[in-house]
Amino acid sequence: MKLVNEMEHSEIVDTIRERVIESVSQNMYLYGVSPSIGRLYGTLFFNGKPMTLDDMKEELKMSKTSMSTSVRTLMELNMVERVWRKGIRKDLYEAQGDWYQIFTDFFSNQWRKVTAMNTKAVQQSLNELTQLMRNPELSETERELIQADMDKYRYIIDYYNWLNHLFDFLESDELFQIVKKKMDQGKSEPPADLGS
Amino acid sequence: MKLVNEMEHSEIVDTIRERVIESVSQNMYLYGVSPSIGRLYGTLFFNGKPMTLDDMKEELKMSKTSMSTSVRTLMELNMVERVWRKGIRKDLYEAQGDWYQIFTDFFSNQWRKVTAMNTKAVQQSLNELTQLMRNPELSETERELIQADMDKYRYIIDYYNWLNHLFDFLESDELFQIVKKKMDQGKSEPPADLGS
DNA sequence: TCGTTTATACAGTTCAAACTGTACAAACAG
DNA sequence: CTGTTTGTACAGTTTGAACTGTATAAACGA
Repeated sequence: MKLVNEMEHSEIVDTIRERVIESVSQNMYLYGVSPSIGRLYGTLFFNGKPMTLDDMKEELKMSKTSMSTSVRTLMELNMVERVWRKGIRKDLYEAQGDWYQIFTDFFSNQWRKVTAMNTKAVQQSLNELTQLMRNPELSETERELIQADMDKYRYIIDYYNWLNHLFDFLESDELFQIVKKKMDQGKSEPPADLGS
Repeated sequence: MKLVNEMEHSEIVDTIRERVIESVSQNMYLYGVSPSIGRLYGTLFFNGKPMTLDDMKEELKMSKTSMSTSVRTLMELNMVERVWRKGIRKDLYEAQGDWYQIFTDFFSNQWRKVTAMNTKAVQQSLNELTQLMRNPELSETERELIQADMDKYRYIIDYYNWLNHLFDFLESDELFQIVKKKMDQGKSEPPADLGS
């Protein structure tokens, strides 16, 4: 009496799939999203076909409002796209399946926003200190104190500048290829042509 | 009557500094830490000298317990180090000042943990489906369904593998140098030797 | 040994994020 | 135009994270 026969095959596949979805979603907090939103992305990713808000609500047993807001969040992160199918009035959503693209977009959207804002604030502060340094009444110890801060501000600006160039590199597809090449080099086999 | 004279110079410097700390801390949520913890890091970074829990408590007007737990969080992220000074009984903490290192460590610590756990879960699922595919009773449509999931699992494993190689690259210092070089190329001036 | 100082464990409180149900607005069918 | 369907704004509730004060453990000095 094999247990496997007592359960529908599709049920087994579903159980396995849910474990993966859970795993993916639990760790999607690195993208700054809640586990529920992660689970929604996983569901969309494995469903293959686009889903309506009602499909999601049904699948995850959650409110339609939650589905609406969650899917918006995912769209802002470029992880989900709205698609159109003729004859269907409801909005349809589909998972963006290219995880390399998602990774890249994340840095472009979130990190660049941060570096831009911070650079601006630090640059502003640097200007103000430069202005202050023109004051001839400053004692030598005061000058040194201000200089220490200015050095730090310059360091921060350099750092954010470096980050932005890293993101350029990441987006350029060049980095993708270099890492791919390094993966192949890591293998012990010579790069024999084994067909696509 | 110049306003600048009505305020101590050090006060002005402090005000400017606080703006920068606020800016840095507000955006440190990308590392998954709360604004308060970010502010603590910023305070330590600009203070230069190591601080005790009581110093921090005084500076940020928060409870000593918060300082204790926050500083632990920062240490786990390799953003703060405990240091020793002879003659001082209290624990001293100092900001890790190398932001490139912090960036790199973040991926090593957080992202690698995630990729390792997920890869394991997905590999397990892949094995189970492989096992299931041996069942001769499966219909053709069932096989196709399972195959679709298996393809996705393989894709995920490839992706995490690629990420890990990217992190290797990042840690190797090689990527750091390449991006540095690209920054210089971006400048319009030829690479004339302008001294250190 | 005892008294003192410092860091943290723990329980309680506060506050913000996540989620739900309802009520409304926009789009469409007739 | 009226009735229907779909998505979202909003208010209320629940849950968990952040923070505090107190109590305790660990380290040290005498």
